[in-house]
Amino acid sequence: MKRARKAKRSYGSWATGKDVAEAAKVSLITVSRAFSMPERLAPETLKRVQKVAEDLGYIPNAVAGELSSRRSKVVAVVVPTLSNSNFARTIEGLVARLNKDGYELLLSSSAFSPDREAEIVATLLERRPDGIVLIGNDHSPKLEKMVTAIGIPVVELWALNGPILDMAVGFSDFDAMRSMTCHVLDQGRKYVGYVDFHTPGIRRYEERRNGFIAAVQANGCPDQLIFSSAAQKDYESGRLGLAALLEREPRLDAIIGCTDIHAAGAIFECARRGIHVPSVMSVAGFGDFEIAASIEPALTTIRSPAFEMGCHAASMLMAKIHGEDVSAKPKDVGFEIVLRDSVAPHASAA
Amino acid sequence: MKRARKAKRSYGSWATGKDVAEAAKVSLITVSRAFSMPERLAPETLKRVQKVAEDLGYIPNAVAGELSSRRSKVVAVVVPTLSNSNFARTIEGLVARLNKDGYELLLSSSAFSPDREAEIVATLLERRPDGIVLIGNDHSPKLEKMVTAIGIPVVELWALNGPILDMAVGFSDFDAMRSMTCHVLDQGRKYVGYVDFHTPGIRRYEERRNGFIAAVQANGCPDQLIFSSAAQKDYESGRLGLAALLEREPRLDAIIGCTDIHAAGAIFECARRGIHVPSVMSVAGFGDFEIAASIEPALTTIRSPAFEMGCHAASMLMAKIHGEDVSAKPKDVGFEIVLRDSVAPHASAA
DNA sequence: TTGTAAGCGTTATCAG
DNA sequence: CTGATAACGCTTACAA
Repeated sequence: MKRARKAKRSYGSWATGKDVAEAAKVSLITVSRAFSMPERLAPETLKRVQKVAEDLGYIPNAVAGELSSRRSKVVAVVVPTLSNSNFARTIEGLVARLNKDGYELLLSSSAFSPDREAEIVATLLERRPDGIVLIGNDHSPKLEKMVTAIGIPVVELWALNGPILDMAVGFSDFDAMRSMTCHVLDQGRKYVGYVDFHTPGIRRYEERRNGFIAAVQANGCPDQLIFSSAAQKDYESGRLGLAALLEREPRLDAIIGCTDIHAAGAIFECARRGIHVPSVMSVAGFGDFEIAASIEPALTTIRSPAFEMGCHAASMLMAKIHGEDVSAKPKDVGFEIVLRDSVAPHASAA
Repeated sequence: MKRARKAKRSYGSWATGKDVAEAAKVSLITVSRAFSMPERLAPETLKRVQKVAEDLGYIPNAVAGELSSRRSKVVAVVVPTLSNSNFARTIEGLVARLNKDGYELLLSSSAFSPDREAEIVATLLERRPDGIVLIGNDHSPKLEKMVTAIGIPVVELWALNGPILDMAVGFSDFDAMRSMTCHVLDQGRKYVGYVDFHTPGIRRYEERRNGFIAAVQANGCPDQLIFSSAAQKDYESGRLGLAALLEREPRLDAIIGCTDIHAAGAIFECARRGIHVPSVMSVAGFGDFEIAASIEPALTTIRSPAFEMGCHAASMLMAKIHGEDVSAKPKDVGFEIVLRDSVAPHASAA
């Protein structure tokens, strides 16, 4: 068990392909092939190289490989935040699918700032990723110019409507929220409030709000019962929303959150005030976060396949990277209304 | 605005430093310096190079830079899951601090499997990260051998007790849970249950459980009221825990979750059963997740500085990478009991 | 302040 | 099936 290592100025000491080649009495390229196309080596040669590599603790240097082959097997991902279990699930889907093909994930978060997002992408591009994954389609012009000029494959997630840079996977936030609102109205609710997202101007949240507005307008209900707070804490936002809307319209009999977290906050506030959910106040959410199934009462919400979205995105990237034709049409993964206990007819109507 | 680009077989078309050098009538190394040590160029030269680089849309190739300099400015991170807001926060702390120094983050998740973790690290090492961040200190021997052989800086997070590979940041889960349990007992609770984590054998959860046991034993209370379910859904686990423990010990008057999510699940189940919290049943959590402050009643819990842990980890890595001496002693970031409404004396005692 | 030359550790290409 | 050689695009080391 000899160790042939070089001491360099950097941390660590790595055996190189050359070290392995010498010890195994083959050429450098044979070592390379032992790792990239083992089936094309004579079984004995392969075995010998593998043995030597193992003994030397050889770990191929992918950096050199990238430079030489111009394929990095890395995908860059920028999310607005990691503290959103939907994005977290989506990233796990991405990782799972990408790892299967030997791809890795370079991650950063933008705190919902398009400018920061563009900066981050610019930096990540220095590492020559084979593809890029972004959330939503609210990007700075700088970013759009950059990625289109370079022609790198890009997938936008949670973004079906609006302009697409390259590829997209998502569902219609508008349709989903309109459906949900209609469901609430169908239960006989008349004064339906809406708790909006804290950061204005994000298309998918505007879609949701517009879906809500479209539904209440079509039913001749008031369309002004919309609350939004600058508080970044979503539960808190839900609590405040319920309080504020109730003050504005005492007859409020339902409230819809732009996410489950906002809805859960509203339920908590109802519990504190002794307002019964769902008979007096119906509450609906969006996202089917883990809490939705467990909160008391269980939350009626919209489910969208977050994990699968990540998988899809990865597949589309893989396809495009491998030169396949990928449909320019955004992939609609759909949504589903999950009926639970937080939305119901009025107690009197029951 | 000329564009000197090369069309290669790969996606995209990138200008190289050589392109810039020629267009700016300087040598290649001057272009390199314009980006790495701009202050050491004549202002005019610098300006000229920058202008040309801008015009050509030049984005330096960090891959080539890494190979040449043997510094990747990349840190590899492996987490058990991203769907834990504490880890998510920690990663955000990491990203924030690392980005400040121009470092990027290569991320993967292990699904709580030490073997998978080792595999992932092996793969990530091919990209020659300058450092590694792991969660906890439950690793496979293979992983330990690998990183110690290579001598790469490693930080373990959420891990204060137990063997340390290199550096560690955390707090004492044992002390924290013992303190919390004592607090509950101090309120006059006698039959205190505990909802354990779904994956057995993870040291920090064992520490927590042992802290709980130590406290109840010291108080002469039953130490067998521990529930654990294989359900990966933590809220659900909390619900089931309350139900099961109540069946086992009808006098159960308090329940502690190994995380806030488990505790919240227990609160939801109490709500469903009409058991008043906190007067009849006191509930405590661990982690101060976002829900803790908002749930009704607000949850008494342990707060640990998750974001700061990420920052600390990054700082330690930076220090070690830059050759500074880093204390071998794990960094204790401490914890704090957050008193809210879910723990109180019995109604009769109040 | 700027430049020249020599790698870094792989893979692509072309030969045998 | 195996090999020699030339990139890949940058940085280090040493000169001028």
